Amino acid sequence: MANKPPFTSVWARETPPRRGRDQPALSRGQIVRAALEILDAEGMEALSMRKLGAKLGAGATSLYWHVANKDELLELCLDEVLAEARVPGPQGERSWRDAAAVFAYGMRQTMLRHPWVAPLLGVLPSFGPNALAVTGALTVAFERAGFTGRILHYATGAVVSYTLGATTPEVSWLNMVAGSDVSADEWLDTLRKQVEVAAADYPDLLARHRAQDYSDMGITKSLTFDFGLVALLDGLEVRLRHHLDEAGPPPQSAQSSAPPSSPTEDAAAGRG
Amino acid sequence: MANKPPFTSVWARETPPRRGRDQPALSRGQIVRAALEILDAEGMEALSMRKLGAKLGAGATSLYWHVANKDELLELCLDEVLAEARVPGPQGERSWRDAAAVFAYGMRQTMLRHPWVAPLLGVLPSFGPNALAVTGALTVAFERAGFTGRILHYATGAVVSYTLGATTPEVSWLNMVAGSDVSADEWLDTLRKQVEVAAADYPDLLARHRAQDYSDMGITKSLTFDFGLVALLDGLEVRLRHHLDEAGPPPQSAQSSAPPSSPTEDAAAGRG
DNA sequence: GATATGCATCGGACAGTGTGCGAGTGGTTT
DNA sequence: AAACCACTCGCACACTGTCCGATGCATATC
Repeated sequence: MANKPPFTSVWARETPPRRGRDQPALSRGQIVRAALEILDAEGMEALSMRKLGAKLGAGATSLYWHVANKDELLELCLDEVLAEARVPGPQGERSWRDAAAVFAYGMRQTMLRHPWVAPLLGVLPSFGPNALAVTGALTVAFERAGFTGRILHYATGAVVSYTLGATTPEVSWLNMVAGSDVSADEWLDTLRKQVEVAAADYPDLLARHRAQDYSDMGITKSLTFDFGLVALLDGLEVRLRHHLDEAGPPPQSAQSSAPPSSPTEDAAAGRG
Repeated sequence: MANKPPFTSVWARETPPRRGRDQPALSRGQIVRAALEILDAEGMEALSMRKLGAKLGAGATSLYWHVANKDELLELCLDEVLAEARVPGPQGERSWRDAAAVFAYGMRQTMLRHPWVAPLLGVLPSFGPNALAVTGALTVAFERAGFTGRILHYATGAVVSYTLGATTPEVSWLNMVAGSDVSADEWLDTLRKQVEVAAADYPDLLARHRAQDYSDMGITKSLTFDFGLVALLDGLEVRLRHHLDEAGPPPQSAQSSAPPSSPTEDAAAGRG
């Protein structure tokens, strides 16, 4: 309390507008909203607590009153953005295939619109209300169609997995393009050259790579996504019928002679 | 603000010729190997350049002579660990379904054994020699089976997407358990309670959640993975037959009335 | 009115991080 | 001998997430 360095008058210091008691300057929702703005505008690595605090006209550490840590904040942001993927209307009448398509395309759209969610989805735990609602809608539709018990979760899980796995790399690609300041075409060019070098030892790979049509990446990606989704749904439909008939042995496993180990053996991997 | 112009992947640069004395103290391979040890033993966030340098008895910044930056190092590590997923034997005789299973289970095993790769796969560009070899084997088998042109890439892409999307959350789960110091069961308990709270407003969700059997997570996950994979392969098989017959219109899209937008519209999402 | 209690905010500090820069080292070539 | 080179390293910079203790302010209590 010795000396407040240079003299600053009390009056010179503008006092921040303190609001009433029941309405503190910062709120969790406000913080999340501001964080979303930064994330959408500048991407994941642009979000720092200090920056977020500054955007809200608050100190960086003030945020920690409303949010435990940065990870928790990201969890909140993730679920918040998942609200977009929710479908409001009556979904009871939809076929399970339509429901799956709604889910898959909705998720994909959301991820494309908010590229920063891709690395988070599947890595952060997703138990927020919106996440539950989205997957819940899918599950309800599948259940109504006749999927029950384990099969129900298997089937929905497969759709979720495919959607995630198909969209994540796509989004990463867009992220890179957006992150640099060169056009997508230039990017593609350098990419082709890179593969050319990397695949120099695999002539057949190289040939296929050269033959591939890399133009119109966006459309290609969309078609790829749709193709895989329909294929998966077709496969699920077969299984649904088998399941409804309640007869016949469960269809054989995917492993015949292939895998290096049993599918049930590796439950306990991890690090020491 | 990471990558300005065209983020050249490691694989694009050919290694400069060595001119000096036979072996310098540090080598790229040695660095990658040491990094892998840290990653496998302590996970992703335990890897810092200083720590890695110390492990090699070298200064932190010495590494930057052999490796452009940390991202490039991770790219190298990723591809290095993908060598495990390569199948050495003759793969020409395998059916395409077997090849797909080999790929999917091999990938899954690798990811489970090295949990840190999960967040990287699909986010980092994968053009390393091992990545190319692994997906190449899959592509070759599919091509031999009759998949050609676009369909070939669609089909392999679907398998890759599913494998990635299904395994990533599973690995994340294991990561969390391993990262904390509570047992998997305790974790599961607190998780259930969280869902209980989060899903309080959705009685049917809650009921399903209560009914679900969460024990033996590892086995459940394995069965889920297998189920989805087989379903997807079944769907692909249908498409392969259609494609071989060369007749009939391409099967209809997954979208009937559902999706919020056309599948080809959203190619240019991103940030400004 | 004076005082105590609580929520909310803030500045400073700590232990890290990745990495640019310039100096230094020892062997190879001219 | 001098120049060159591949290579290593210490320092420093800007920046990160987050803990801690001090401060203000609004209300409940005396």
